Amino acid sequence: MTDLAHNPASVRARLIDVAARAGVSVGTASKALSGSGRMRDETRERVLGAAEALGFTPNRNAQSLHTGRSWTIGLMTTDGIGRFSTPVLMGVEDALGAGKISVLLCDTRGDTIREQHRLRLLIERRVDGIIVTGRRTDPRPPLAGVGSIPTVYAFSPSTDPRNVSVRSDDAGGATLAIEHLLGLGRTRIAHVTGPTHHAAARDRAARTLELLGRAGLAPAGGRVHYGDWSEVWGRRAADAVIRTAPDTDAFFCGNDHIARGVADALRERGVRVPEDVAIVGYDNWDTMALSARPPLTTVDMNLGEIGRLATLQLLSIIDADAREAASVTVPCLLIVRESA
Amino acid sequence: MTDLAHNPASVRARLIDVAARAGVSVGTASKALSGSGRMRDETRERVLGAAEALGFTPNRNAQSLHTGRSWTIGLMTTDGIGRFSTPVLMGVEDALGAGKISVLLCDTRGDTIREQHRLRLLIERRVDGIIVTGRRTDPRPPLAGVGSIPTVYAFSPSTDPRNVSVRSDDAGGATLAIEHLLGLGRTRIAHVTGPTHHAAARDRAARTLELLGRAGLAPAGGRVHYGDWSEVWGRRAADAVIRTAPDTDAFFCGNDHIARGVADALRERGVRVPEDVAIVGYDNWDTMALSARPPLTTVDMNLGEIGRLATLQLLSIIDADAREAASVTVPCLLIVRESA
DNA sequence: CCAAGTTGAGCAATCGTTTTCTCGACGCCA
DNA sequence: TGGCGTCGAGAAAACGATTGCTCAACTTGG
Repeated sequence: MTDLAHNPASVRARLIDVAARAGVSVGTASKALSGSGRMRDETRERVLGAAEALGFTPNRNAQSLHTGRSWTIGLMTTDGIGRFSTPVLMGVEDALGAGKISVLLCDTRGDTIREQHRLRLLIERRVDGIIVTGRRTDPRPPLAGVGSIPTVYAFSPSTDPRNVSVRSDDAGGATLAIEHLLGLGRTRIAHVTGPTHHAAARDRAARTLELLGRAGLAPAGGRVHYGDWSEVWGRRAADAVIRTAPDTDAFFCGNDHIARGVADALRERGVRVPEDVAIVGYDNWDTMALSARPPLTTVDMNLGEIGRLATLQLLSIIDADAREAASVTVPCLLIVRESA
Repeated sequence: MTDLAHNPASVRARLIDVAARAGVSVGTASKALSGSGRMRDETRERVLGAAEALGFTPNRNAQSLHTGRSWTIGLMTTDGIGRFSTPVLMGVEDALGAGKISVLLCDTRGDTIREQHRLRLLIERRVDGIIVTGRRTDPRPPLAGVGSIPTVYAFSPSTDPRNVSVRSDDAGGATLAIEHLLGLGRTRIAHVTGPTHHAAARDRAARTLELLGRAGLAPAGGRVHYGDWSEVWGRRAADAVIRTAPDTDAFFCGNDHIARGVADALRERGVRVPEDVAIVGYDNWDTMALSARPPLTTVDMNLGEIGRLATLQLLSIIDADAREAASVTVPCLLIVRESA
């Protein structure tokens, strides 16, 4: 208290101060600032001037208390802020743009206890809505206890179909990759990807096999090569495939790590990319895709768009203008560089 | 309103409801829940029970309005959520732990207009404090218009020495690297790093030269090799250095990208790492450091600790228990793997 | 010139908690 | 038995804004 007196900014001007300076009542001041209510232009300008002069910033807490809207949304990320949640988060920020809505960040570290705790905090703050995201495309159980708070799942969809989820189109991504390779005239295509217990790996593999089958082809090496998402696996798998199926002319990889490993292994064996063998990666993760030799042609999941769309859906649910609020799938983009 | 009646959770129980159910006054209910005030145990338990039964969650907006504390801090990141701000952010979350403080995220995209807009939002929400971070160690001008809101700069320090900044110890990081290499008996050490207009590059280079000089040595190649932070540069620089100074026996690289490029170039020339030439990277960025061949010995800036410390400093300033609030420098860690 | 509108601005209730008083009841000791 | 201290609980005033209502002062029209 004592300190505040010395410190002009911490004893922020209140509406009542603005009103006093403008010589009007609080009510009038409020109406002048919000643009509602009728009054003489001269009066309105007097209030605006006073607010300006005092550096008035409305107290959103007070406002929220009265209006019931907090102009805040919660963003729950289930396991850290990582390679996937970051672009989603940026998309969210983008969609919120220059508006008055802010984002409360909650990182649960994949811990359910923590998730519940954070959720409670969000509820106490009376957030207008919640966006849930994670680093896997595998569906996750819905957030327990959100009650009637509008919630949208981004990237990591909810297992409950009644929830609104914004997904990445894994099948579509595989389609882009395979059709690109087929279009290049490649017919002996290997698919090297992550572990089977990842939906992303399974979904992309399924579509890959489907498309190859439809074209009368079988995958190089006779099957999908499941492993982990690492470069090491990419190198190992490439060696194995080339050994067992030397006529392989393309690799579709489950992510850019793997693709880079494949590229390295091929180069070291003297195989030319893309002349002899083409490579398509997945994720379009700059760090990997651009410094690979050659730079990778890869599938971009358009994560920013996922975040953006999730936000728009959420906003429309909040405004009860829920006509548009339904689960959607965001198409991928094929980024063509030098490897295919 | 009409809708709320159907929807139990959206018409959240208020303190007055709890009080009614427990047969006490609001004041008493408040005291019971907060643990303050004296009352019979029986009364307190009755209130607690009622709160439990109604699923009462206090409205923090109302609370904040009255107490003046919002239990919220703002996190301004100046250019996207990236490789550096993410770990810092996680450190912040860590320090906040299971407490009642939440983080409002503001990404300014390096745009001053946007920064001002976000800052205004934070002020309107009456945040208790602000943490500013960015992706460069170069000092940045202080956040304009924070007034008396406690502010701490993390990783990207403020140009104003009166502000509290938590920095990474670039000189210390270089010291760890060089002393490690010297300890390994290496004497012809090259330093390949980023552009001169990055303070990080300059600071580490300066210390490197200083330590080498003190040991009576000159850098391999006769000078510091400034370039960019990329693998491509690492490869090019390694080639050039080996050509002009074939007796080079170690590389200290400005980041792990460069180090990885160096490792690749050396391997392809048949130079053995670490037997013939040792490599130390910087950043300990898993993706790069672990999949390099061999895995990189590298300097870890301990970014999480920077975030954690910044948060603790901020909290102590907020509590006006500012005895500890002063700029600090967080030491780096040397992570020894196989490359040196 | 008077009644009926219109306009501009103030009053006061309200949002959900916290916190300071106030006050009755009870126990204890002289 | 009377006075005093303690204890437990309620009443009510904040906190800072919004908004429906009231009402005085003008306009306007008959």
